[in-house]
Amino acid sequence: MRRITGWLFDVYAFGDGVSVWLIDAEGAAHHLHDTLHPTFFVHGAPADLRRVCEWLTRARLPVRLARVERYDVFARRQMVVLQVAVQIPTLFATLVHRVATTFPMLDLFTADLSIAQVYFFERGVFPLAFCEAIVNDANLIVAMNTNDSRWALEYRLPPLRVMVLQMEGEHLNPNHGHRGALEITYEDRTYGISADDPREIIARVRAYLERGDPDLIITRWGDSFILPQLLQLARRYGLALPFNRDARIAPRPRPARSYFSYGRIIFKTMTHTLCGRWHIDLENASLLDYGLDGAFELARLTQQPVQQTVRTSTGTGINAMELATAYAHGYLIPYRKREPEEFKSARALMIADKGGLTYQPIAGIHHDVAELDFGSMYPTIMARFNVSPETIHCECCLDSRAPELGYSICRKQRGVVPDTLAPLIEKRFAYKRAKKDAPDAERKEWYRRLASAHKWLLVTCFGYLGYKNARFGKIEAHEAVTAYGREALLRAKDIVEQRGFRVLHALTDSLWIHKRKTQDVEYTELVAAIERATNLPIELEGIYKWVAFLASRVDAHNAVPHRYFGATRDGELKIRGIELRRRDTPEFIKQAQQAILDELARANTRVELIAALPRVLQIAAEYVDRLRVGQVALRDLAMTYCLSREPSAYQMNTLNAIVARELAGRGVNLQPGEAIRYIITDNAARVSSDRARAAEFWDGAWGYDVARYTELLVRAVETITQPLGLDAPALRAALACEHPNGQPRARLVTPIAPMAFGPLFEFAASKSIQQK
DNA sequence: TCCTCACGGGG
DNA sequence: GTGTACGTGAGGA
Repeated sequence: MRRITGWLFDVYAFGDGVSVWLIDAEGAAHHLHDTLHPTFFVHGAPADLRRVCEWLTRARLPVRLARVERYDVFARRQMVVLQVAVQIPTLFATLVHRVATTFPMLDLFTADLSIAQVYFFERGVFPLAFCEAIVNDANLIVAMNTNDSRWALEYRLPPLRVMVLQMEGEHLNPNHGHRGALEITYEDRTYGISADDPREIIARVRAYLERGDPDLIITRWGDSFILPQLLQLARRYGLALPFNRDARIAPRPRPARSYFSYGRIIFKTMTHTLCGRWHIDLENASLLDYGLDGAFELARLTQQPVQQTVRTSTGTGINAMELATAYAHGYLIPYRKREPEEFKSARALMIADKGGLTYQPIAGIHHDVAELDFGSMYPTIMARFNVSPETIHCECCLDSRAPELGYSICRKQRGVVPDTLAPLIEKRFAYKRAKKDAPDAERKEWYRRLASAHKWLLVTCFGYLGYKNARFGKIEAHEAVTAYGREALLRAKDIVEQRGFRVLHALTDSLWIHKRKTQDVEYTELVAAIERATNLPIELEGIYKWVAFLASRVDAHNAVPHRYFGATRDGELKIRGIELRRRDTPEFIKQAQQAILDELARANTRVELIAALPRVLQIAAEYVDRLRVGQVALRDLAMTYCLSREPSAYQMNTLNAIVARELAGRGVNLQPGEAIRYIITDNAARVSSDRARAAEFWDGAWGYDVARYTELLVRAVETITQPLGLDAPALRAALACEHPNGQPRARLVTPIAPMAFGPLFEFAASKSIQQK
């Protein structure tokens, strides 16, 4: 018997059990084994259940059968079900599938959890949990204990050996034609790998993998290009390439797929996840603004393996947490609903119409404006008013009803969704507090990342509630939440106005208000009064020195609700909806807009804002100059767009379509949902293929269209200066730019700037934590 | 002027 | 392994 303490690193099914990897405090990886009997349940007519039993027994499948009672959350009663305990984890999914297809008349429960999830649930552990394993001489786990908790605010992470694998040069898509030598970085040194003989390349990658033995391989385009290419070469020459630390398992890629989400097509490339090691492809990971530290927190919380966590949405994370809640209660978990896509009913459309409240702001610049926000409004509503798919339309609580709609909501039994959310809201709040009191900047940043990871979980949980195919989704629950939200905002608006404030703008969970000569204590009283009236927490988000609500570009008399920017008293900028916030704005334009806003953030009064205009023009002029002398790098000029359809399906001859067709013509297989990057080379060119060039096939010789980029810059500057009285024609005059119409030909400039590397990844904060 | 196309919010 | 619907702006036809 041995005792091993360390962080739970990886879990997967293998042989007749599961493989479990721990990493200890010295950084050593331990490969252990455990048994697991994942269990699913079957419900149906007694005769059908007997047939399943006979079928399973006759086929001599490795299962233990029992008749048990379990609680069905949706039916809200105990049910007699057949329990099928699968003795060999690798057979679990296959068996479930065979039962489901052979006996379509039966209902399956708790049947589509991953083996890793079941293992975590059964052993009371989670990814990166610090635990203790007692193992026998065959490395079989006899007992597993942990004092670590998913709800622990402070925790240590294992010392990870990291290797970086990428192609030299700009991080352009190799699948779209970018080529560069392979680079491997570990222990602070970078090795270029170029050889004429592919066998030589494989041998060197293999040597580095064996020598470095990394826990974590970070790549760019590793999922879709580097790993598949290397593995294919290795296969062709019959060489072993130990990406998997578990040498018994050959790398098994999962194919690319497209799906419809958020009103558009999303494309996911193929993935290469590893066994006994992690692979994170930065080009195929959603680390948003929380980085690896946030991803580790999400893996711990949602009990999904790290490699899955970074490759899936936070919506999946919330779903996983809801499953964990249901599992812990011993509830039957409904098998994945797979209803085919259907057209929205008229009713569903009406509901959508009544989401959050949206006001039309008073356009222009306002001074001394307070913003009040209901923090995490929708999740808090779900938690506080017990809104969950199985608590809505409750028959035992007819006197407890959601506003407007009158749906009854159970008061006696806590719903799965509120039960999942309550501790999550609590933990996020704790991290926000910790961030405020952090002893140093590094620590503050670590808390910020963790709070941010939580934010994304909470934001998506509401959408999931309205998602037809979600296990814990129901449209009426979704409606009830927005109804509570509207009621709260309206009450808040009344209270604010009663106290003599003018509401300048209101949006779902926020109010922008103003009153002459307000004392700060009035805000404190206001917040308290609103909280009393709504039973929801509201905060003074900040007091703006000035804030601009933008007029519509189509109709200058109308303000639009989602485009505004402003500076608070502590000099912080809040920016929504404008170019700076958009994915498809070139980096160069974003930088210019940011620089101008930073300048304006220093102004405190109307007079100071106007006085800042010459400096704003100066900044704009500098950016125009940089464009003219060709000092802007490819990375800053690239236009990035997601394609919504096949290249040939475009009706309009937009730059997107032109570049998509260019790439397709070069043999690139572009999928709807995939992103393309390009440089505008000559926007006015008669031959459309000359107008823009895919970034992967652009070099200095092509130059870029100065006039076009200048025009984009002028528009972005106008967004900021228009409320101050400087519109595009005035800007063009001031900056000596020609008007885009009536312009003969764009002047082309060849850039001279070298293209440097940006930082690869951020890992500093978690490193420092583990050293403490 | 209409249509096509892509994007954001949330904290 | 997948949150929805709508409003906004840019630009081609």
